[in-house]
Amino acid sequence: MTRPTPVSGFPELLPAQRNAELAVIERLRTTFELHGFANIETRVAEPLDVLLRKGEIDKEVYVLRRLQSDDDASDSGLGLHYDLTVPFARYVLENAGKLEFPFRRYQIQKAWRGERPQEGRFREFTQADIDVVMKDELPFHFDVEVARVMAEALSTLPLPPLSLRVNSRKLIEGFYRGIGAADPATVIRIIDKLDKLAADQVAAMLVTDAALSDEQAKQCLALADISTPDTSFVAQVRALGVEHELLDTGLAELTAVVEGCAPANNDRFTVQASLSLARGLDYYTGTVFEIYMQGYESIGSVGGGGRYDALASDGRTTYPGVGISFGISRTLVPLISRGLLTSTRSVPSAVLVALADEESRGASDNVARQLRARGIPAEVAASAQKYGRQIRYADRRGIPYVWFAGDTGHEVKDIRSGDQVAADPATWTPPSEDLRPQVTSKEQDQ
RNA sequence: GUGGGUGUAGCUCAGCUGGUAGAGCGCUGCGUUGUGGUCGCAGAUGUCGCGGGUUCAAGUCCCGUCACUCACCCCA
Repeated sequence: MTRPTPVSGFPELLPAQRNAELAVIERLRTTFELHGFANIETRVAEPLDVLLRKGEIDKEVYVLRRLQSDDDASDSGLGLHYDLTVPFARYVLENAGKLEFPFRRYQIQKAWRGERPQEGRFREFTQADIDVVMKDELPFHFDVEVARVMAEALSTLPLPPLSLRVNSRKLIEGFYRGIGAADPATVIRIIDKLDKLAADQVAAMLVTDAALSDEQAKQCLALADISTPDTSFVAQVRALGVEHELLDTGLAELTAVVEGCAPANNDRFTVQASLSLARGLDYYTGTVFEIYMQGYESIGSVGGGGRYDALASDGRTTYPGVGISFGISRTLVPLISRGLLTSTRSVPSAVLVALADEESRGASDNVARQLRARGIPAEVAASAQKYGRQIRYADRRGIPYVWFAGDTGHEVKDIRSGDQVAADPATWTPPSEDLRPQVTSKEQDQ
């Protein structure tokens, strides 16, 4: 059989790289759980009518079909989910009677989209979602909470600096109403194109498509120009002299979110009030989020979300929600493929117990057993090759220590420094940073 | 879906107007006789993506096809 080739859009990692991904997932999980978010996993397949709701037909859904199906034209009516929000909404409705509200959950799973792959854009990818969902009415402070939890989680990741950009649809809609725009939704849709089109093109569209005057269009662009890492955006908006009740609400809410995230600001994470942020999806009703990675703006946002006052509805009860999703594959794979993110070893083993000869395998197994009993990952050499070979075996896998159980006693060698010292398998412990593989993150070359 | 680019050793790639397939890294062995890495020496490895055509002769030219990749679109 000829060597298989990769399938475009279905990234696979080598063990050391996968270890880095797992470390990122672990940090996200830890933070989410510290804040009391419960984990769930939803099935990968959903009925097509669930997936295609809201006219999201352009999502390129992968459909399930049995190979041995009698009628080769028929599918199962099931498709793979293309995000975690739609399955979550369905899950909430299905289990509404068994869930406690407000329901705070996180979900880290794969999703599939049949689109043409590109850098940071895959057909199979992992994302991490947190959402809070409530019955009937969801208090605003959950917007702040969700932002703060994600901000804290992102600020711990060993990645290039991430920024959480935040805006409020209430703020911009109130502003547009305040200047007399008849159709704020259209203005939002056009403003959202600012990152792709030049400002004067957007201004022209505002005049032709949203029926604004040149002066009104200029005001909209002035608003979109405001972007601050703190709450100083309030004064800048006020300086534009527009008055509207909804604008006041939006300003207050956005202030609360930015202040709520401020404690998480560090050299790897910043929150940013970005008044150009709109998000094209029309079901967002208040706070909106997008996440960007510094130096990787070309791959677009690496996460996003917001508030939707009707996440789910069974006709009788409406379930509003607010959430953010972080694209793990989108963020990590570009770094990994550039060699900027991996980990210190390809195996968990911290110690390779050398093997003097086959007769002493029992003795070496015994050393490994004692180490493992104390939580130190250890493996025994596969064969009794020359010690040089056994050390090389460890070196190539990044295993930092080789243990020798000789006639004269036990010795352990740190193969990075070459230091070899007498040691007792019942008590010897490596430094904590050597216990597990460590993520190694390099800066991108300029 | 539309348009461009690229397929040669495990990896990164060179190979001119057609003439017996190369480099670096990696790999294997030896020096070093049971303590690796450095260094030195020696060695192995290819259906030149696949199919067809032109030609005395094709990695090279032509046609087709597949895969990968980039951009548009959209988004995590």
